[in-house]
Amino acid sequence: MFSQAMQDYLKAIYKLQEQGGTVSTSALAEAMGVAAASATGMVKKLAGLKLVRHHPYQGVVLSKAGEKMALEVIRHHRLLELYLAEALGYSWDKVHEEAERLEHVISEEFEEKIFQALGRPTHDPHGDPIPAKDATLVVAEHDRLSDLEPGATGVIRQVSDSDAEMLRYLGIRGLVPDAAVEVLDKAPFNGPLTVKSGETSHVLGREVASHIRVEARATDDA
Amino acid sequence: MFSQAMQDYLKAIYKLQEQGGTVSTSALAEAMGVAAASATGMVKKLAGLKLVRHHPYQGVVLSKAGEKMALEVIRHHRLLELYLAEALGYSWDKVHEEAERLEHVISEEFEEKIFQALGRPTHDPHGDPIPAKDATLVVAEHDRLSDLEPGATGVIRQVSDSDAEMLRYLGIRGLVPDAAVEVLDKAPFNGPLTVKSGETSHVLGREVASHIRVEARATDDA
DNA sequence: AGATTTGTTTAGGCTGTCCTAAAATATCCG
DNA sequence: CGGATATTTTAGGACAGCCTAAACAAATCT
Ligand SMILES: [Mn+2]
Ligand SMILES: [Mn+2]
Ligand SMILES: [Mn+2]
Ligand SMILES: [Mn+2]
Repeated sequence: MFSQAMQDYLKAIYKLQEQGGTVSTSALAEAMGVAAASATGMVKKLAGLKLVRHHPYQGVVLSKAGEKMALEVIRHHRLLELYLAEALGYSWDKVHEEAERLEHVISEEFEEKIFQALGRPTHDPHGDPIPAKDATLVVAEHDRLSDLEPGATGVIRQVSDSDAEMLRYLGIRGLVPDAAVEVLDKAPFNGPLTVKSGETSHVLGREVASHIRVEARATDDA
Repeated sequence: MFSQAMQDYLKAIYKLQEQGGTVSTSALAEAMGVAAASATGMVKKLAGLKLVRHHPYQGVVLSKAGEKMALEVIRHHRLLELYLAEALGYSWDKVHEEAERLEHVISEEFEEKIFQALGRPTHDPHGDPIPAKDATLVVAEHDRLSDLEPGATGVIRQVSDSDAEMLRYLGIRGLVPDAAVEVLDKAPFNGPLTVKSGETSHVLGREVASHIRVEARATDDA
């Protein structure tokens, strides 16, 4: 099988690729928290195994096989996150860390068992889609809450899971996937947004708002 | 923290110690599936960390700290085995392998969550006691089924979890912890035992019977 | 274009865990 | 007891994954 390190690199390449074509070694090194030279080394190894294509000094791209591996790991990760939240009562800001370690060691049987126990879910607690067993992933592009204009309404579909602190902040305020929101105000000069959710309204900085993806309802400015 | 390899060595030393005083490096190597030289190397490292005491050419013993570490890992292992069986519907012959990998990566929070979800259990699916959080272990010595004489009755308390094949064999026949058994016959020359459990009687070889621990009820030969 | 800055790769090392082969020690047995 | 045998340790290496420093290539600026 592939080592934990290799799995993590493939996952990181996948995520960087999502945000823009080929991936530079320095971006990869940054994401993995290692020196650039270490990333180059691993990339060469992965290229030898045909999991990525490496064009020296240009960047890396996952091969079909590499992408499949990456999605397999991501499937484990997201199923685990959901399982930890639903079955074990983890708060959604803690699931990521635990899933990060578990994703590499669970068997296919474990994966299948929790998949069934959860009722064949399609999204993790942060709204990210769970890749199917055949490494198929349905990506839905939603608007950043920070891009909506005052008056716009919609439903939160996804929240970036990169910052536990932020997740806690948003969780307390009920700003979680499936919550309905309405933009009341948007201050100029990159100022904060005032957002109503349920009966309460919240003032959110642009930065935070940009990490929330919303499915906008067509504004009826009748 | 301690590496996975170190944890596995400590656990192996613990189990070998249970069966008889100090542990030889070759026994340890055998248990770990590594060359004798590798075991010596790890023992020296563990000794440097005061987790074991090593008397060259004589053997190893766990220190108090080493025993604590070992029991911590064993607690993880047994809680996981029980959780996999109870919560995820694993068959009892498959839990060991999965727990073997998970035991090293779960957090203390995960441990606590499954401990509570299981209702603070005291024994794993094979009847082995689960060490308490403070690394306390209540060991109960029971008789081997193979040592009982015809007419003896009792309750199965523990089954060796070392052989998945055997667990499947016994599971099918209902010879699991808490099952009541009665020895009907014991053939001479290390021959098989005939054991009644429920309405059925089973013929078990000595080898298998020696892996089943029974709490004998006082025979009333009135 | 040529020079400088920035990003990437190569070279050489370190650590952890494993290996085989050789040396050291303990045990066993006549 | 003393030599043969079995066990254990030491020596020397491999491999994975990381590091820093130096060499190299690409992009950028003048
Ligand atoms: Mn899988
Ligand atoms: Mn997530
Ligand atoms: Mn623990
Ligand atoms: Mn067990």
